[in-house]
Amino acid sequence: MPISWHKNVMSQHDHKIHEGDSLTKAARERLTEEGEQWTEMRAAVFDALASFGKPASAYDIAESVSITRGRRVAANSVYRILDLFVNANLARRVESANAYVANQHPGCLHDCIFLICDTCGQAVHIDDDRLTSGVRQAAKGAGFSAQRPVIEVRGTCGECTSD
Amino acid sequence: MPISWHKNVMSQHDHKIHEGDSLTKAARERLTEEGEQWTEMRAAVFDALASFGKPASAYDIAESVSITRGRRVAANSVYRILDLFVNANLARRVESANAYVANQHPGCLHDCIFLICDTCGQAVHIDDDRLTSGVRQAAKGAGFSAQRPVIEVRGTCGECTSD
DNA sequence: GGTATCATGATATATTGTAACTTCACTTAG
DNA sequence: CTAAGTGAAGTTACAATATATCATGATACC
Repeated sequence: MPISWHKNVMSQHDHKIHEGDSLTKAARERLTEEGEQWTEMRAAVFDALASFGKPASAYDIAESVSITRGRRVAANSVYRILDLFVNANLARRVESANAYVANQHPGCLHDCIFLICDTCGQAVHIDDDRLTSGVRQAAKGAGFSAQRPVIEVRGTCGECTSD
Repeated sequence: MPISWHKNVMSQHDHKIHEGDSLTKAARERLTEEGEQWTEMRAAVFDALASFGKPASAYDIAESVSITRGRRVAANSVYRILDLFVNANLARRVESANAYVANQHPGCLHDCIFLICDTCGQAVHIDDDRLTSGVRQAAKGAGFSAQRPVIEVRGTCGECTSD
């Protein structure tokens, strides 16, 4: 069961980063804790999402799942499941890309920061509680009660810069 | 000519905040500096955007302009103009709302932070160079060259909270 | 005035997202 | 065991957002 450890920028805490089966297992546990079922369909969607490697649109997922399951799956169903995942913290929506990524540590709740490469489409997820809490505070200072900070940086990743 | 002054959070510099005719004038100047024309159509789109009062979709603008100009304006024309505006820093795109807002100080280039109320749809724009540069630095630390930070906070504004 | 260039119009189509209702599988009370 | 209830997924339809292409009109510049 592959588990690696990831020390975040501020070292405020460490995370289990799950991969492959371990991630799927963590996701299933998380979802069932919420009182939701872990159906074959949901497993397939999560699998497609987790193995996609970069932010995937609902339609990307629908296509992928259609293939692996051998029959047509409507985008509509995928949306329902993705919404469920986002609410249960199994997945995140990348607003600036109209796409979704699997959350690699479904157990812990975070404001997160995405770096999205406009060249290769890859997204990396970083945690920096100092920054995110700064944003929340700034919002509060403006009389705003922050529910969901969206922090995404469009740019070019190291790989694509060096090419 | 109504001009007010806005001291930002970090007091790193002040902005002219333009309104009404003054804003339109500033926008026109900015666009012509870029070597672009200030046409009636563009003026009408800018006007609609600036007077909308909250983030407006391209289709909202198209409808509004259709009315004021007395004839059907297609969304695609509006998209073209909005793209132009965004590139020239006359407008900003609110990613998490698929919508646009007029930039109240077209003269100066900023990473900006939007607070979007999920209840009333209002968006307020704050500048906090400490935060935005923090985000850029974090991206840089991950080998990323940041082109365009997107920082948006979904939540509830003071008005809607007190109701 | 003629022509090159840019702005807009018109039309079509792609992509993303919701809604309403139906069907299916499973559970549980009777 | 059967019928009613429940939640998941399917089906269909459509709304909202976004882009592409080619035609037409306006403007600028010679």
